[in-house]
Amino acid sequence: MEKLDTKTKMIHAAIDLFHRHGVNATSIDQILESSGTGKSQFSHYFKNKEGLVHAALIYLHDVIRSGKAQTGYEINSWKEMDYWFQSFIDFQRSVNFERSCPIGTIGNDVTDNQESLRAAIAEFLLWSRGRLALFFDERKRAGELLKQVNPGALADFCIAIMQGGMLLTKMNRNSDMFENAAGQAQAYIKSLRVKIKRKN
Amino acid sequence: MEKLDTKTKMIHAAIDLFHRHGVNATSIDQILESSGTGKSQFSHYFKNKEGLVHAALIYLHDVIRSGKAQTGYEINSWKEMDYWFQSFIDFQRSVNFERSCPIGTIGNDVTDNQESLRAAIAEFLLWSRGRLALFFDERKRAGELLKQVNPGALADFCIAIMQGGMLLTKMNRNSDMFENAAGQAQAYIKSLRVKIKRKN
DNA sequence: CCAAAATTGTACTGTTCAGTACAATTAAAA
DNA sequence: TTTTAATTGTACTGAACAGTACAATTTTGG
Repeated sequence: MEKLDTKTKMIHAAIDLFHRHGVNATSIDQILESSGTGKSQFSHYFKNKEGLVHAALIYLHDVIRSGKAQTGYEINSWKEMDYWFQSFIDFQRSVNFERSCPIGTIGNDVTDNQESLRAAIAEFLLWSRGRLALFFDERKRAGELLKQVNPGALADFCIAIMQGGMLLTKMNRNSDMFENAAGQAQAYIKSLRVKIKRKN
Repeated sequence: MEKLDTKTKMIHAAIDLFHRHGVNATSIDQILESSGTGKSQFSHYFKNKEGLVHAALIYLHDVIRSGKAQTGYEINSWKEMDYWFQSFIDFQRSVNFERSCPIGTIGNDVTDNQESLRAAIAEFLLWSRGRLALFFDERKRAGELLKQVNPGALADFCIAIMQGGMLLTKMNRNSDMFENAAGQAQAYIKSLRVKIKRKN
């Protein structure tokens, strides 16, 4: 357990509380209390609450991009692709199915006049789409996917299932619907693969 | 434009504001102002804010169940099934891609200790799943779907795509990812259909 | 018509909120 | 050391919040 600076402690607490209760149900005072910091530091490091939300989004994006998160986007095999869905279900199980996607939760709370927040989220979505599309594109170039496959559209498909599945899991307090949906998605992807050899 | 009673006016305003800004970013006073009602009526008709949220969920469920909503669950043909996805995209376009699913938005804002709200949402999800599963089951019994098809799982798959797609649309402020995801889902469903005659 | 019930208007309570003021302290630089 | 900058503690402001009190009014039913 390394010692964190004040700003990082605030961001950690904010991410946790945003994820548990949503952005609008989390007050700055709560974040300060749970991170053991004071209000003057907050004003020093962030312009306002929206500034902290933005910093939290950047931080989340960095954690995921650098591979430190439970769910990774370093997908290099069909096995890892299959595990991609499962890792989200595992993550939700670890928090008793009480939470959805940290970024999706923030995205749902963003309103019309918070364009910088929305843009930060859209940037993350574009990045994750790119990671998945890259994998599908590589497999296609390797001749493992049918010629008519659209890697970008397939990536969007996976992300929609994942976001929707996580929301359904939170609302149902169980992962049944998500698991069914992921199973169907995996079956679809399998059906797009070129069948030559009996290999994993 | 029929004259609405005070309670219904409050529920209408609440649904609109919850949908636009989320539950936690909407105050009772805002609801009262936009519905032209007073606080004493609010206390008279609802126990507290959670009571109004619950009433809004029941109302939404009724509107959808009775077929008065833009998106219907009366699916009786493959054409209507294809249109099911499209109707959500059309709905979001009509609000400038600024909003997600009304019920999903509320569901995202529900916290641990609001079990009655969560249960009301889960009930709606179960109903919508039942509607879709019924259609798939009927088609399967009619010999139009492959024997290995699981109607319930396919219904969950559609709902996950729809919920995730709507959230992505709101976050991206465009429906590109949703349309791609829906296209893939439709292709998958098509691949499960028994091919005998060249018919719609 | 009259009494009981349902509904509404106005004012208020105590709390929590985001954001600010400003002095005190610590750290860094010259 | 000295002085400049960075950081922190405490207290406060005005607004918004959920919820309540209670009297006034309207509607309903006998």
